[in-house]
Amino acid sequence: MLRQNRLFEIMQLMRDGQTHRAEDIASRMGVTPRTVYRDMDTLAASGVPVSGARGVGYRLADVISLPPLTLTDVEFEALNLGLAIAGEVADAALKSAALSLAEKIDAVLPERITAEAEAWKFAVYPFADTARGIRHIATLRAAIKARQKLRLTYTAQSGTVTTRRVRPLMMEHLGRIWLLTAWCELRSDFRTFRLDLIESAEALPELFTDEAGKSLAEFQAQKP
Amino acid sequence: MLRQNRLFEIMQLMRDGQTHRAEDIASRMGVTPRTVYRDMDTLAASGVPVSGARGVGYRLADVISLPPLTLTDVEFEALNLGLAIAGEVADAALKSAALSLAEKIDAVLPERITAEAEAWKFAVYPFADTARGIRHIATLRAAIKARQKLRLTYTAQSGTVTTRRVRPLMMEHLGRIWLLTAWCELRSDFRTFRLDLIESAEALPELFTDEAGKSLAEFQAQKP
DNA sequence: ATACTCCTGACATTAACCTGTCAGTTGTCC
DNA sequence: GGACAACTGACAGGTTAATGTCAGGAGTAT
Repeated sequence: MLRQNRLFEIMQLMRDGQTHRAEDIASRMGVTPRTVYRDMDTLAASGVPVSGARGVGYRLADVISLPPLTLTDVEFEALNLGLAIAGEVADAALKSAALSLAEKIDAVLPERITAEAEAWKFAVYPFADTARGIRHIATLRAAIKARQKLRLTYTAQSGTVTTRRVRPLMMEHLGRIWLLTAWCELRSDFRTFRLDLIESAEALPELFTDEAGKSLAEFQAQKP
Repeated sequence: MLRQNRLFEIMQLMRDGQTHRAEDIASRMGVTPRTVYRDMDTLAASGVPVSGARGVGYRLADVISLPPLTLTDVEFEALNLGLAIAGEVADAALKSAALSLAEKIDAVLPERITAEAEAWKFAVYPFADTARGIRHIATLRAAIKARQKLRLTYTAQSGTVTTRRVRPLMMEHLGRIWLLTAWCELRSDFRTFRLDLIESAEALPELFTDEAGKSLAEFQAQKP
């Protein structure tokens, strides 16, 4: 077994977030624990957040590995711009992730390129206070991810204000308008809400699972 | 010399955009041309845009190399979010760069992770049509980069509309307001313009170089 | 057509990397 | 304190990767 392959397989094995003993990994990979210790050193040296506690075992934070990438100047600019924007407008978790990733990239680049990236930290786009629809994004994002029901206060274009309990399924854009697709319990049907017309979005304690007639797959199957 | 180091040095050597013969690179690196051919194969296989023409030599498009990176899930999310936003709001060059970089990343990731990244293409933030100050960003960005003078039509908060010829130096944000710092020829001094109050921004054919009293470094030196 | 330079395959040799073994140390958990 | 398991260094031997050499071919520019 090639070492590179083994390092990758060790990472896949440990993605479950559980603790793994070097002994068990070793027998799985057909090597000795000493080799596993070396592999862990190598993974850690290359930035993989793997940690080992004596008497306990090894644990790996959730990670995604990107192999070497080659970017054109303008791709690099897009990358820095995108991270700067995310660092400005996203919820707290995404903000700090964008910052930490930017730092990670800075750390691996030569000085000259880092200086160029630095310039973009002062030239990002004005979004946070002028984009009417974004104030609920963090809540919506979290609810979609967690499959958590929401209570929405929604102002239809006629001016009617309603309150809805929904299963949030997906966010998307249509041209320049941004939409939340959800299963709406008031209407017992799929509904698509414009984010700029949502007055409030409150996460409820109830979670949902896919249910006949109410899932995203079914919504998408009925589209023309 | 370690091969990895040599590959990196070959890329640095070729960053000048000139054509290089394998023979010259070889003697510089202390190897044979056959090894340089192999190195070029390896660089190309890893995505470096290097091309060789028989009878001519090798040439390299401008690139920035990122070594292997390890990202947490949420960093990966921030990356995809940032690229999706940049792909939505930036000028044509940055848009296509964001897209091509996203594709590059997709290409190197296992299927499962790619599917997660795909979901974000439908869940990005609404900025383009609601952010008052951004419509000139592309022009401003290009002018700063190219050191090109601009003609601005500016509405002061009093309502007075003026036309200015400026040397654009820097964009930045102050709290939630976005600003362009420039040397203004109407006032013969540095001025800072709010982007949301710029009516129009037109690039002029004149370029500028740093001139005593008018450069960004001097503006920053006079700040308290 | 000629000069030039990239291009590729094959093989023997060289260089670099990796592994298992062994011994000893250290920290966590109960 | 004892069981457990990570941790580290050193060395001999094994494995993999890389290189130079040689031969032959192909495309560009003049």
